[in-house]
Amino acid sequence: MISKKMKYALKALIHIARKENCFAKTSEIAGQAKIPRKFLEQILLELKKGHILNSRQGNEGGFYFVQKPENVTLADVYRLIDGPIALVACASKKFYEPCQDCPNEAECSIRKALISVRDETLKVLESKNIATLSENYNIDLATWSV
Amino acid sequence: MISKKMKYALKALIHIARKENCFAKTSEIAGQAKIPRKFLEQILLELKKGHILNSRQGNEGGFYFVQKPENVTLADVYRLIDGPIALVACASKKFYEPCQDCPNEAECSIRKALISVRDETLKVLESKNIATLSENYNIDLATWSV
DNA sequence: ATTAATTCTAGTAATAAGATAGAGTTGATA
DNA sequence: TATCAACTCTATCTTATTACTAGAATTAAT
Repeated sequence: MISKKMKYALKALIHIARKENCFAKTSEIAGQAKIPRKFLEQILLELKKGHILNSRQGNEGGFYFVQKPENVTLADVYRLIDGPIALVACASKKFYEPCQDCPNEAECSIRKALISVRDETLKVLESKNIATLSENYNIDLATWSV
Repeated sequence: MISKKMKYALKALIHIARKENCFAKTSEIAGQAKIPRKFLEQILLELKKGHILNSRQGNEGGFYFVQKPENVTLADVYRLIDGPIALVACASKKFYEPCQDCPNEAECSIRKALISVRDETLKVLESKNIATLSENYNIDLATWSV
């Protein structure tokens, strides 16, 4: 299950993607998408540190996409906000960690199964990006809640 | 990511599946699979309430499969121990809940994407059962850790 | 200078995960 | 029938994570 933070991140990204060529202010996003303002600030900073957004400080500043929205996939956002996509660390591509004391990882049938799960999940998450989500999205951000 | 409880449940089920025709005692499983004993008791009770295991009380009692291990899939155990397989409740088959205030669930592109994720995940999780896991599993339960 | 935005760090509250405790019930067996 | 060793049930505790809040510092347009 995705976290609320992930939900807020998606709502914010869709909001910013729709603005095009101007800076999106935290307070504006928070108001329209009904996200606690200070919490949203942290999330936007994370998206900036994750090289999805950039920002301009000062009066009339705000957030904007560094990458094109069509290049930001659901998988990218998921990994940044909620972490590993795989169900176990030893089946993860980006957050791999070996199991403690596992004598034979290559033969572990559970790991194999969960690598399949990860691959199928990735196929879907990588095929969806913020641009397609915000275009197909005829739902008012304010009332949408995952 | 699966919980430790889920990992313990799988280890315990594999242990019991390998015993065949005799009762598996909690203390025996806990010792061999290195699971905290009292925590394991709760887990085995949950597996019993979930109609995967049954038990016999009293001296020489223990746990055994109600269903054949080949009929108990990873999806069954996951749902019982860790809950919904879908990433959002509105995309769940068994734990469905509508989003609050969602004006048009049928058209939500995020929901559609996450239903695809769920379906692909389910395909894999439903194709693996405790019998195949314990057979293919040439790993000592004591040293295996997810 | 003023104003309004982001930045940074710390802290708090609520919830869930992980584990423990102990009294009660059951049933084989000696 | 007494005993023992198993499961049963409920309560509690600890730790980690999630969700959120606070406030001072920095930045840059006007």
